[in-house]
Amino acid sequence: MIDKLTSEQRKEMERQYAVYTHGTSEVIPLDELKSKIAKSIITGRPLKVKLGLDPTAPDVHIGHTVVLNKLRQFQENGHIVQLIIGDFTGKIGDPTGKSTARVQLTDEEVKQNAQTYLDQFGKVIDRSKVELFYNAAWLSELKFQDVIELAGKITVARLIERDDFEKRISNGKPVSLHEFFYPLMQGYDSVHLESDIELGGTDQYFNVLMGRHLQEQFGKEKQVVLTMPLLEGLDGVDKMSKSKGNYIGIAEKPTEMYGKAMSIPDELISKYIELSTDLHLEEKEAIRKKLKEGTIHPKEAKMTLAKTIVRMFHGEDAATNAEEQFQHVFGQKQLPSDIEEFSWSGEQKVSVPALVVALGMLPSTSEARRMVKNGGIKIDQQKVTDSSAIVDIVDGMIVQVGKRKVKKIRT
RNA sequence: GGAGGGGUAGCGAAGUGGCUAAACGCGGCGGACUGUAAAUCCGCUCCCUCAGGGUUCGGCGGUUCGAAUCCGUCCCCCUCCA
Repeated sequence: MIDKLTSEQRKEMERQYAVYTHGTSEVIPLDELKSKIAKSIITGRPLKVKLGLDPTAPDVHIGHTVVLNKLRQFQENGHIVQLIIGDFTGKIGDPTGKSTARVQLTDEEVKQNAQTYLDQFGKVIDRSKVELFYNAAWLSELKFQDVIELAGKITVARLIERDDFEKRISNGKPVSLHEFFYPLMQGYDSVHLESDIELGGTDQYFNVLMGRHLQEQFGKEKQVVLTMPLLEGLDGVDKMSKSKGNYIGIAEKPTEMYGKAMSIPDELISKYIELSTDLHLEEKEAIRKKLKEGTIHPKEAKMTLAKTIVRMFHGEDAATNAEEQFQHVFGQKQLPSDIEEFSWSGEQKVSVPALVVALGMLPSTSEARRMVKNGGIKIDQQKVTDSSAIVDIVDGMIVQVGKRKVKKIRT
């Protein structure tokens, strides 16, 4: 295929190849990626680039953008993105491990989640070059016989190679049989859709390779697999995820985003800049170098990162503003200028715990009492020391809980 | 099918009749110090309007003045054998 290219086309192929491979964790196999690109150039048919999605957690965060950025690069060269909503697994439920009581999603909910994905993805990728699929459409059509046949295409030895299975088995933790089918189902999606390329985080390594294997078994052209590095969450320990709460959501408010970005551990600054920003390569490299040499204060680098992230999703002005707010609040320990207001309609005199709960800043008065005891509640910048203190509600009163939560009362 | 081990708070893990709302560690939260970083130190961490009360130790039932701890039964998990 490649040798049929004109030198012009060859150049174009090399150019795309360089773009796609940059920043990946692994590309399997490299040469097939080249021939896929070549084929597309010759035939004029766009490549089908697949990404599978869990139908449950529709809060898109910057961890997702690592993969999304890569998808966009494909789109920019005219290729098509296949987004697959894994609603089939949602339908059969997953009685595994922690997610014991996994909620069964209704069709309506699945659709809504898919819509949320699209809306939020739209900030990074081009929605007009996306095909959306629900895998229950074909998976629920398979007969038991088909499933057995599918299962015959893989050995148990291969399956238990997967590291999390291996780990659980050697730790004496249960692995249910149906879990073996998840990679099969995901792989079958690739067979059905005849995907050319599948993207995923490195944690998807096994699953995406399964797609390749199954396509071959079914006599189809094998997909090329691209895995992207995983972005650790704000805690710097676990991968960024909604369930861990260690994420920066792309729909969050500018000041939230900025603040969250500032709270990541120093060791992660370079990685965040590399994976989650749209800065130019040279710029990224320059910051990394300075950090390493110690010629830039980590805080400075982090501010650049924070500002960039805000800018990508909210624009230049919002980014500048978020930065100012941040310095104002945390640098000079001032109150932010745009405090959320709450119109008070309760009693004129209330106890501090009751007030804080009524404002929705803490879940229970017991919790609030504890917070007072720990010195975490301020009213009009004065630390509250008595947990049963009664305050007079005044228009414009400022209530603070911890370092981050602030509200202003309006009467 | 047989033998054995086990299910304790978000997680890990003590506790084997009252002194146990349940040690300890991790995580989480608040405070101090800072750069909303790390490290360190202090406090909080089942629920509830405080004193105090309420509900907990896989489920249900029982013994007892009193049970996470004893008995019955059911459910679930693990290991080895077949």
